[in-house]
Amino acid sequence: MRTQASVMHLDLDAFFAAVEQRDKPSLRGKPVVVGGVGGRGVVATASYEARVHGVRSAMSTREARSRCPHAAFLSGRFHAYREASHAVMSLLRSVSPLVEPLSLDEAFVDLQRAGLPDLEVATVTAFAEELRGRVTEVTRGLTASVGLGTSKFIAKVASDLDKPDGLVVVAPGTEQALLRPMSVTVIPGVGPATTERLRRAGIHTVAELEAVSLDELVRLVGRAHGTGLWSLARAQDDRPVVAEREAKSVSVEGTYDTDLTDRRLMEGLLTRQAGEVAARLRKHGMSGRTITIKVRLHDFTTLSRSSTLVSPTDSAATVARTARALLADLDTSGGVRLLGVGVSGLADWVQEDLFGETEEDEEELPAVEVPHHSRRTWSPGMDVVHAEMGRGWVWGSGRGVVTVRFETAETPAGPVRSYAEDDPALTAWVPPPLPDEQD
DNA sequence: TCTGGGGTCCTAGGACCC
DNA sequence: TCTGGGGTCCTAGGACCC
Repeated sequence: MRTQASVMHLDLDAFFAAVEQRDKPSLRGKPVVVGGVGGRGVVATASYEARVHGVRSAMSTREARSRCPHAAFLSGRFHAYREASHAVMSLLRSVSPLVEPLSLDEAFVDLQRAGLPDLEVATVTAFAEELRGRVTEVTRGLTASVGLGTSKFIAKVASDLDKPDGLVVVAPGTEQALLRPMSVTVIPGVGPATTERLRRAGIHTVAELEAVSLDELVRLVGRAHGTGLWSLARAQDDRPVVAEREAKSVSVEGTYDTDLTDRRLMEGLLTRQAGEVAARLRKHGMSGRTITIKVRLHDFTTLSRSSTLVSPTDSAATVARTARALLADLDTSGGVRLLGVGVSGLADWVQEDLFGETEEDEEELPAVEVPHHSRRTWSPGMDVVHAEMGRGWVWGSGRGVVTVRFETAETPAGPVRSYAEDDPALTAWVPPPLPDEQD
């Protein structure tokens, strides 16, 4: 355990909403809600003006609208958030090499590596106060709440104590006195399910948790969680600040405003998502062996199915084909509200394709040359179309020709037909935009 | 028409191997 | 014709975080 308050936690206040208010002066001082604006959207961030009306993160947008009808409801501009986040993280990294981002708006900073003359409370307090000012400068007006303590846990608790735009330093030695009267929910990892289990055992506060034996805690919540809780209840936390963490999975999912029932549509959407996952893998030079689909049914029950390949892939066609095969085993007759595709078991290399079956091969299906009429662009693996044989998806495009593969449950590798891209027999089915495309 | 999206970690059971 | 244990990998589900 550290004996000095050398761990800092920094949290940008109402981050998404604050960026919107910064960039659009007419929103300043007004309630702003950023999140999903569709029928099944939820609130990502509410400005403090909206919180006054009871709007909270993770609340359905529908409920937020009824609580605060006059708020501005925005779907979010993630490039602007990323830019502001990058400015803050760069600033933090200029101050200490040990910066651990938790999300776009939060990070831990290890002040043991910040080159301060000492780590006394007065010194780190003055340092953090100055840093908060610089965060506001580099973000052109955003504010941050900062906590300092002898561990990650204490620093995080501290940053929550004086929001927004606050600074709290928990003096070494005072941690347990601070925590004991607090609810067990201040402990990271204690969510609704654990809170309920503890409540049934008569445990509500950290002091009450501290009185429970390790064996009893393990019995209540399991081995890993129990031992973690036992330590945190005593303010024992020696988790280091870790700068670089390797990604372990990449995924894309979407919730649709109305439940899906058409399997061909679901396959088209999975294919499109697989394309996005593969593109992100390639962008980072990664590939993965395990492909997982996620399906949320109309009644919110959530299923997953996964399949592990013999070697890692970053191929859109391979991910898509595997995802569609996994969907085939599921009964979706009641309707599907969410579909997702993920790849895990990541490696930073790609297996040479030993069998010569590459994505390029699949995309270079025979196509008929016709005069070019550039009406729109068709994306292989992304666009779902209707044509005379029913619904299919675009397998290849170029030179004014669109190749469509018609697959059915009975014939997974169904017939392929080529059309001029402005052929009236061909009509696009355009899936709803994904959140990040709504910028 | 309650309940997002992108992640991490843990658990438990079965297969398989030594 | 009885009975192992440990380790690793894989799958499915769940809790949690921001």
